[in-house]
Formats: sequence, C-alpha cells, structure tokens
Amino acid sequence: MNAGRKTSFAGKSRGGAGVPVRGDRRAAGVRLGVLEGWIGFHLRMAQGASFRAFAGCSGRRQLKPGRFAALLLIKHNPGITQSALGRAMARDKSSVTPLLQDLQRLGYVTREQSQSDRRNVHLTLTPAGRQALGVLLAHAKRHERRLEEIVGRRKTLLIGLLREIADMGM
Amino acid sequence: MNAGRKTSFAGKSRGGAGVPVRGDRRAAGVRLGVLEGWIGFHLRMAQGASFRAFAGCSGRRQLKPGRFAALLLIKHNPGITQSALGRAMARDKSSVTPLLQDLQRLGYVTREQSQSDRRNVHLTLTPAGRQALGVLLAHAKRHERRLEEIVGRRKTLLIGLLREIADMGM
DNA sequence: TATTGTTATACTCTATAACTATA
DNA sequence: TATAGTTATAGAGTATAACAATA
Repeated sequence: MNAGRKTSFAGKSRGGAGVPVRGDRRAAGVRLGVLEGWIGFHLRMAQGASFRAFAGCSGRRQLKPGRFAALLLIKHNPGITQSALGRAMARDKSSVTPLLQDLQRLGYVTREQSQSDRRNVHLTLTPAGRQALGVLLAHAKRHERRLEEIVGRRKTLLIGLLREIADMGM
Repeated sequence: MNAGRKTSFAGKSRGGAGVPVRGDRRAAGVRLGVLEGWIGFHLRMAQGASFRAFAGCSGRRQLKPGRFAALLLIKHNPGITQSALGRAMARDKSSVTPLLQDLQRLGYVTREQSQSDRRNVHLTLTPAGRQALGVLLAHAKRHERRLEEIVGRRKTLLIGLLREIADMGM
C-alpha cells in the first residue's frame, strides 16, 4: 500500500534551496514533537553525551564513570561499607560486589571485615588506588572543565536541579 | 594489618545524639568530595533516578524510554529513515535495527523501502502503534509532571542547559 | 568510494532471587 | 526477623566489525 511513496520527511527539501543546514549532524531537521519539552528525554541525551565524552577523554581502556565514582567515594569516606557505597551511588548491593571485586583485583582497594559487626566490609584505597585515581582525576577534570565551559555561571543552579531530580525516588 | 580498626566512617556518630537524620536513605552522611561539584556525576544520578521513576510509572513491563522515544520521533517524523532516527537519538544504526525489529514485531511500525534510494527504509506508525503510544503518553506525562513539579519555572533553563550538553560531542 | 541497513558478537551495567553469615 | 555481602542468572542497551545492496 502507498506504493508511490514520496516520504513526507526524507526529501531534499530541508534547508530550502539546498543550503547546508548548521546543526545538521545530529538532528538533521528531525522534529522532536512533545519530546522537545520533556526533561526526561533531554536528561537522557545529555547524560549519554557526557558519558561518551568522558570515555573519549580517558583514552579508551580507562575506568568507567561508575568505577571512578566508587574510587572517589572510597577516598572521601575511608572505611565505608559496601552497602553504604551502594546507597550513595543508588545501586543495589549485588551491583556493587562485582565492581569492588574488580577494583580489588586491580589492587586499588582493600576490603576488611569489620570487628564490631562481622557482616560489614570496610573499604579503603591502597596507595596504588590513590595513584591511579590521581591519573584519572586529570582526565576527569578535563572532561568536567568542558562541561563547565558549557554551563558557565549556571553550574550551581544546574547541579541543584539535578540533585533534586536525583532525590525524586526517595 | 590495622587490626583494631575503628573505621573513620561507619561509627554511630552521624546525627549527633542518635537523632534520625533526614535524607538518610541514600547518602547516609557520605561525603561526596570533589564529586559534589561535578556536573557529570549529578547528571548520571539524576538520569538514573528519572529512569527508575519512569519505569515505575509505566507499570513494569511497559516500553522502555528508548522505544518510547523512537515511537514518538517516528510519529512526529513520518517516513524518517533508520539512520536519521539513529542520529536523532544519538545511537549507532546497529543499535537502531533491533529496536525497530522489536517495534515492528509488536505491530507498531511499518518499514518501507524507499523508491528513490533503495538503501533507505522509511518508518511510519501503524494505527496500533498510535494507540499504544497514546497509552504510553499517559504514563509518560505523569512522569514528566513529577519532574516539572521539581524544577518548576526553571524548566526552560534546565532543558536549555541539557541540550547544550547533549551537543557537546558534535 | 560512501552510505544504508543487517548480522554476529561481545561487553557493560544492572537488578532479582536465593543463599550464607551474622546480628 | 533483619541486614551485609555473594553468587547465579538474566535482561537491556550499546558498540564494533564485517557484510550486502545500493548510490
């Protein structure tokens, strides 16, 4: 059906008289419709772009943002338990376990059973972990600087909003 | 080593004299350190929360945000090609293919080979797709309303910032 | 040569459920 | 009973590379 399709979309009509359109690379004149005004959608897109840019910054085979955040949280909260770490990152404990096994295998963290409550495992950075984190921080700061260039003085406001959204499920 | 560990973190000291602390559920007094001021981190957390809330809204076994966005984009751009859809969603074409096979299997979209350029496949919603989208929109609007309640009049500003970030890799 | 779309494949992230041990 | 952590497992989402058809 609709054999002689002319496509309401994909014709050569975009950009008027064949003029290349700036901003062509992604949207290519695609209409977003209701998505245009949807926070959830733009959140997804922005996070994806930030993630890809971070991966690019840290030169391929580096640690992913998740590992990186975990290292940083352990650094700032030495002795934190796995569960507390999971809560801080909003991840289930079963997601935290393999992550830490990884970091331990790399020699970046130590895990010690608590004496007062032997169910707990306390996490601390090793010297190697500290050093690796230092290198990673250089990459991450570069990435963060790019983001800051984009948002400028609206950074505080943006972070405030993002934190409020992050707390929505609580 | 460090046998008699007292843990600089996990003590009972938080909240002063045993007073329950508001906001305890996630951070539980965890220090974020540099992460505190990092846009990338808060972006990740906010997106995660939004994603989980969306999943909750759409009653478990519903369509995920990705499928939903694809349906919406097809609706607003009838005849769009797979590649263009991929660009609009910032996804590789090889990620788009299975997504559309899924939507076609559900009977929500049709795929027609273009006549003018037989490499292209044009996408359109079926009546069933339209109807399903209507139902989904109800859920999604509920979710979006929650987000709007959080950000209030700062919505336009937030979306503007997110779009700029989403364009960072371009 | 370049582009559209498909396939095969592999990797990451995540959660659920069932389990152990501890409390 | 409730919590901390592990394991097994499954599912979603994504990308890379090689490929066929087409331009």
